[in-house]
Amino acid sequence: MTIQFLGAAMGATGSEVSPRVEAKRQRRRAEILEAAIQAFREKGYHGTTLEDIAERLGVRNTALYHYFPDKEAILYECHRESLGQVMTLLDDARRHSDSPAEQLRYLIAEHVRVMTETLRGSSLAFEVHSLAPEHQAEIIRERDRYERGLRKVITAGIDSGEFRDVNPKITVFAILGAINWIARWFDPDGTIHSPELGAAFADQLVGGLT
Amino acid sequence: MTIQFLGAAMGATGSEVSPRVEAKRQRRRAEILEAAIQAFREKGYHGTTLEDIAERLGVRNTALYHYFPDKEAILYECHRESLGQVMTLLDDARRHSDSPAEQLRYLIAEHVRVMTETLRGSSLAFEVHSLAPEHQAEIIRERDRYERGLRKVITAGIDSGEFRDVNPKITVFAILGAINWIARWFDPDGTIHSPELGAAFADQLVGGLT
DNA sequence: TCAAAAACTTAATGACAATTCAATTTTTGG
DNA sequence: CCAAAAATTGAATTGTCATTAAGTTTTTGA
Repeated sequence: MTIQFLGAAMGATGSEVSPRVEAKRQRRRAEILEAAIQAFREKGYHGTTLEDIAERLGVRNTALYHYFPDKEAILYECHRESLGQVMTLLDDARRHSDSPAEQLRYLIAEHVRVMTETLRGSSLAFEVHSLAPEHQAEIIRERDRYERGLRKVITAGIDSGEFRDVNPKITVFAILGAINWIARWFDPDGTIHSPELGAAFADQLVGGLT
Repeated sequence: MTIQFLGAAMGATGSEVSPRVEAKRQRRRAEILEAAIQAFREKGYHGTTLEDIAERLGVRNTALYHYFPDKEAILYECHRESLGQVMTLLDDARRHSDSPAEQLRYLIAEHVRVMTETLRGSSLAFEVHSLAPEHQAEIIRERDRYERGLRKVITAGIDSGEFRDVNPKITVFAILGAINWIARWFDPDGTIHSPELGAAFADQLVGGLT
């Protein structure tokens, strides 16, 4: 009766279950994560009950234990999901242009898109301290990697003369603050939409560096 | 035995207790709020126990009930405190300069100062949904008033030609996001300090509007 | 079609944390 | 110094979840 949470291992050994079944399981896991992200976004991690998440899916809270060992594991996966999404942007940005200013504009606009279109990015705005110590360390390490990537773009821009001599650390905090805050006010049914928002943020936040 | 929470009413009838005693009580209330703000900032509202708050003050959690009727009341007062602090900035800014750009720079720098020097401002970054419905409505109404005040400065700047034709709503969200995010990363013992941070934010966020 | 696997359910369990209550200690002001 | 008020405490209460256990229903694939 022990459930193995193959999905969590990502590199699933997969020899035990048919790919069809495994794929279905993964889809369901994704649905749970999406419901969880929405709930966490609205009420915070501690303020959200498993009931809240299950309700959005039309099941009982205990059903979730078939997919995740506990509540913290759900939060952990939300963070991994978000980090995975934005982390790829760093490489994309390098391919997108050679100009640091253009790279930064791209990164901001795409990060905003990830935050709004798929709510996938919003976990970055969640409280990290709710994670178990080991998970917390891992997520913080990854998040730092992302922040370092952004700072590198800023530094490159300063070196190339595209940006004035700003403090990269502070600059990145301002950018991430503006973006992460989106999770607090954005309404998918509202009048503001991703492309407009991304462009506006890029204009303001990058424009202020020249 | 019923405790009256005179402090909460602010317009205390005060005829029952000596001013000396009342003043002491207010000081203690302030201490509790400060401890609570720090705890909430680190663990979030639901993630913080009354024990956490009491511990910082060297008392038992039940002692807090002498000053606040319940946990939610503490959060409520934190929000009121923060809003009170930043709300006065709107008037200060008008007195400070006639130029919208200068007003906005002032507002950003001062808001940053309030966030970092006294942690008083950080409650604005707390989750509003944890408040009781009536309190939530009041706080949101006040917060909206602050946001409107900021938008008015942006609009004035556009009209005066100091700013380009940006979307005031988005612009204010970016500014408040950057500032509120400070609560998540700022370390009072770190290398970044208020004046530098305030100036850097003002440069980047206002500079991007011209 | 049918047995095994998977998905989900209902009914406990147990912990924790907010709150209440009934003292006890400390402070205040005459 | 002393009685009343204020501050605090320890013990008891309670409700809310997360989690576990033990079925039941649904899906899968041969």
